[in-house]
Amino acid sequence: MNVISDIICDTPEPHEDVIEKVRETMPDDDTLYELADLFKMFGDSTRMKILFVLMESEMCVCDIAELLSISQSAISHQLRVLKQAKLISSRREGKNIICFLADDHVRSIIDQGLSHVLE
Amino acid sequence: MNVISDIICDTPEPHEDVIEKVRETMPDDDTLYELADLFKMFGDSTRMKILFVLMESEMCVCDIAELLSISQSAISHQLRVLKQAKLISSRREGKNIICFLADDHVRSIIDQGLSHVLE
DNA sequence: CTTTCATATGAGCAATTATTCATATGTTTC
DNA sequence: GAAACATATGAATAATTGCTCATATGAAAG
Repeated sequence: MNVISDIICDTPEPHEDVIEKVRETMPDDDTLYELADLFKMFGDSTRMKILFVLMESEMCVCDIAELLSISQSAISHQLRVLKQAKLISSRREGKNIICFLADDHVRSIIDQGLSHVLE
Repeated sequence: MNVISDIICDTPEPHEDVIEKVRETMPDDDTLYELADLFKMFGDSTRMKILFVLMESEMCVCDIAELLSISQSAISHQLRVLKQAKLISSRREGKNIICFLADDHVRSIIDQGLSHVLE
């Protein structure tokens, strides 16, 4: 006996209960979009590199750019995106803007991803 | 005393040690791209919905499409992407193709993301 | 207050991507 | 084998996105 549901196709038996269960446990649409938007932040290698750097140490913008060999402008644009997502934050220190992780979930999310990729 | 490094900008003191530490702990480029590609899978709401459904129960393609009110073609295209990423797998059962999660990391990654979004 | 340094920002462009539409493939049923 | 059904796929399109280049902002140093 399988657990396949029958909504529109001719599977042996209908399983409205499974459908109902799925419908109930699905987060609402807003949450789903928020969730996808969050993961979008990790879905670009430049942002991923920035986050890896900041996982080790807070750092000013130009040092991040230099360390990663990516243009200052590109870094700045991505930092803005990451700030909007509230994953990083910054403070001024003299002429420099120091960036740092604003959320501990960043570490655990990346770690989960890493353990998938590295196995 | 701060931990800010000095690569190209005029911060009080050079911190080559921090730079070195970051350079050492950064995964190689291939891993970084793989990691970003993995998270890209979670960065689209359609794929996120599909994964949520499959976290509850395996299900055939047309039921997923019906349940999510997304066209069969769109679902099929995204299923292909998810299969290529080895996040889901499928088997034939009569006329239907049954899809199911192929990786337990999916759950833990999404859970980490959810706990960020829901707080 | 002018210059310099660090960062931000906007426009423009190229690349990527998610969807739709039409159609192909493959399985079952009659 | 023909018809019906479930799924896959390719081309075309629209939207999103990440980068570059030029320039603006804003703090600091002289």
